[in-house]
Amino acid sequence: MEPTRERILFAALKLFSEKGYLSTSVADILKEAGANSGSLYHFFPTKQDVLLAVLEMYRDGIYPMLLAPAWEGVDDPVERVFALLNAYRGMLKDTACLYGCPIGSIALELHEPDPPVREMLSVNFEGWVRHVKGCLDAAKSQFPAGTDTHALATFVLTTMEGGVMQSRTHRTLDAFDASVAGLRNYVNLLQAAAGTVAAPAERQETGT
Amino acid sequence: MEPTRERILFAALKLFSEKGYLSTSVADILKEAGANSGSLYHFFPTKQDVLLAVLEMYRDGIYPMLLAPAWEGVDDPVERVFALLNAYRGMLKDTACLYGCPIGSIALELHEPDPPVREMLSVNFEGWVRHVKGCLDAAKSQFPAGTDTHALATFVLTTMEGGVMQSRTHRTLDAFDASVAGLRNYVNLLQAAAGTVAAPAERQETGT
DNA sequence: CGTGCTTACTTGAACACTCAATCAAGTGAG
DNA sequence: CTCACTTGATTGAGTGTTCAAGTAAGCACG
Repeated sequence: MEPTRERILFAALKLFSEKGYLSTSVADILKEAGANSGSLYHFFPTKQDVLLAVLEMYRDGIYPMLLAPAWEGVDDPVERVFALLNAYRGMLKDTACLYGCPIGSIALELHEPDPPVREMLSVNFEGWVRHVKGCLDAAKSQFPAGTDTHALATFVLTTMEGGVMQSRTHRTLDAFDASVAGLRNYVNLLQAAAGTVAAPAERQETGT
Repeated sequence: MEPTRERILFAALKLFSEKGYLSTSVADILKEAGANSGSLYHFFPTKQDVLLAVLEMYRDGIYPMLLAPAWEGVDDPVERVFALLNAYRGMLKDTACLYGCPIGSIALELHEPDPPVREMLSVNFEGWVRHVKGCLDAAKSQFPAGTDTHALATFVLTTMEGGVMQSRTHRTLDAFDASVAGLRNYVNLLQAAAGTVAAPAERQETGT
């Protein structure tokens, strides 16, 4: 049996992604972990600190737990981006569109400006974007010169999160698939434009 | 002084979008509305029914409260799409990236399959997409023949929701702007391809 | 006009319950 | 003897919801 601290952490990891942070009570975590409240509060000052520790696990686990399996046997950097998106599709599919991206769920669940938690969510998003940007940079020659790969990687995360949100709401993969198809088509057009045109419109000011 | 039922509804509308549904207690609503619990439960059987009524307000208010002001003085259908996105940008900016799209927040907040609520969220998303699709259909000649405008409208919503999520998390408009810039560039490329190519890749199967 | 009755709504205390968090007492290895 | 860790009952604030009692407007009947 694993040590108590880890049992609590994995229990929280599971429950937070299944029921969200607010809807998961400390008692739920204790039951799932087979621990007592005193033990939890021995390791973590508050429930929020459990969440922070879970978010650290996500931050550290993004490569070994998510990217490595998704990228197995996929070498082309652009295909890796879509393999990653496909991994999320698999999660949606396997859970009947119930669970998508836990980070995104928690991000929209917290409305109070909760500095440390928001910071960890930010770090998680940044890590995800950085890895995708890595793929895009590896394929930079396929895109028009001057393409902002960080902005494009951000757009990839946007596509994933926005698609997951709608698919979870409609309980259908349609919205997710339509979003990824849109992104794919965009990438195709960028690649097609790579040789012919100089650079696409960069960051565009959209308003006052 | 407005009738009690409306005061409760507007109070809930405000608090749900500020603090979310779960974090708003019935007592909060009553205080904000200046009403007593008995009055609330006279009009609404449960707290969830208050949420349903609020979501109906959103569904009915999308044109008069959101689209009409955003589209004032904007005639070009494609520009209307980006004017709508710009309206969300304004909301983010005015609230220091605290509040974005209330529907999206509530959608990710509720993890239990809560059929009536999820249905209303679905309806809200569908209404939004339908209006955007209306714009895209009006500009259909600018896009490659056979373009799936519903899928593209879904992708627009994806861009908005995904961008809002990240901007709220990072407390910066950067991610939202990068996402909208990506979408804009995609639309530009579609328009450029309209005359030359037949049709872009349609809905693309991404899974197993 | 006035009296009795119905109905719509308000009042706010009370209810049963859950919540995160605490703490005194205990365990067992080094 | 120490100290990291466990136990689980307990705390008290907060939760959604209920309810008996009360208010006031409207209507019918004489």
